[in-house]
Amino acid sequence: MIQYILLGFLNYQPMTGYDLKRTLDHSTGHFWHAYHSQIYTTLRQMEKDGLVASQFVMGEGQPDRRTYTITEQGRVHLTEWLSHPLTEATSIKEELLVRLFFSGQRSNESILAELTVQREIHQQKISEYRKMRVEMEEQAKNLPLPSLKRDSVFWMATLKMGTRYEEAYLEWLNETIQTIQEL
Amino acid sequence: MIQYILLGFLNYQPMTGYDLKRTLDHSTGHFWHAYHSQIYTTLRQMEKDGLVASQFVMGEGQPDRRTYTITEQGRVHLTEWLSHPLTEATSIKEELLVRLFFSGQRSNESILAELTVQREIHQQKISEYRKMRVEMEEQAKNLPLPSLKRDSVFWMATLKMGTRYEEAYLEWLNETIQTIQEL
DNA sequence: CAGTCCATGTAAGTAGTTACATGATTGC
DNA sequence: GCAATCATGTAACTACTTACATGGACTG
Repeated sequence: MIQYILLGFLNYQPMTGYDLKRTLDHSTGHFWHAYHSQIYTTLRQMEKDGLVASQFVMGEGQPDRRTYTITEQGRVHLTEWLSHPLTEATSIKEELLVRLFFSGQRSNESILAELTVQREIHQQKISEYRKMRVEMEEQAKNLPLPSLKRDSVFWMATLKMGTRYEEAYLEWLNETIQTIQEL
Repeated sequence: MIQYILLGFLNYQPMTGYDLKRTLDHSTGHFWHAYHSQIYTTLRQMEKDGLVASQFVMGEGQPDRRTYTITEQGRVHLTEWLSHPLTEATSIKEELLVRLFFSGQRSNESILAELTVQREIHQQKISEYRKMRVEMEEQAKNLPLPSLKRDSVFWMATLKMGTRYEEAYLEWLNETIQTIQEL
């Protein structure tokens, strides 16, 4: 999957592994995450496969940079992938739910403490996403390329899903905390 | 993670790999999934580590079965894990959002077709979970062991999160479908 | 002068997926 | 006779995480 994300971003403009890592953190962080080690190794592999090409620039004063550019083959690969629709639901892996499921022997205090910490974390995420949304709406008004206007609709849509998810999570946490307090 | 799930179930009663696979599919399917290959190999590893013990029974007529039992060390391991609360949010990996994020060059029809299929899938999940909920409430009334009454509260809570998630997803899909139709 | 940011990589390990492999019983 | 269910395993691969490793520039 990370391969398609990297291709997707390189399809907008050439970037280094470092740039890609930052971009990922700031724009797809709410639905996909990757460590820099995976990004660098995947880029190397993609270059071998002819999906991207790199050029190394020795920095004078600044650090050296290896800039990756998408190839024609890379564009085809990305377009091909996008043209085959997903026909399944992505499966969820939620550690907190695993823990809660098997919490029968734990004390209410222990569980409530954990859920309360989680509530803070998810509250934090909601306000992050709200901030991101405002920034994105601001950016959408004065885009460098008007061709990105359509793209920004989809970026916004994914952010909305992130927000909805966090809101649902928070509501559930509140409900569950209350249920346990009443036990 | 799968290791703790297996321990969690074996903490209720001895089971075979096959039983565990089915139990997982039916009760934790909405927040964790595993293939039988992973379950069998993990059980073997756990036996080496002394967390479970197995006994092999040649089936006469029926297939052979290897039944796993949790050890005292296994119980300690599980309890230990549960006692250290999660202090981070589990990161999300949603393939559909990746696809949508990079869909700027796709046609509206193509995207709408994909989202419509997803809507059906998630609608399906919601009705599955509603059915599971009714069954679970039924079971909770006449539990074999009254000691499981407390556990069933937590099982129900995880199912509620599953339902909330699917409902949020569905609402978002409807909103997004509408947005794209208006483009 | 300590911490953060910029910048790139490798190595080793864990987790998860897909494919291969087998074989009996039960129900339609 | 064919499909589904019961039942257990291995092999190969892909994906992801954690740790190790380096070093200059800028900021307070």
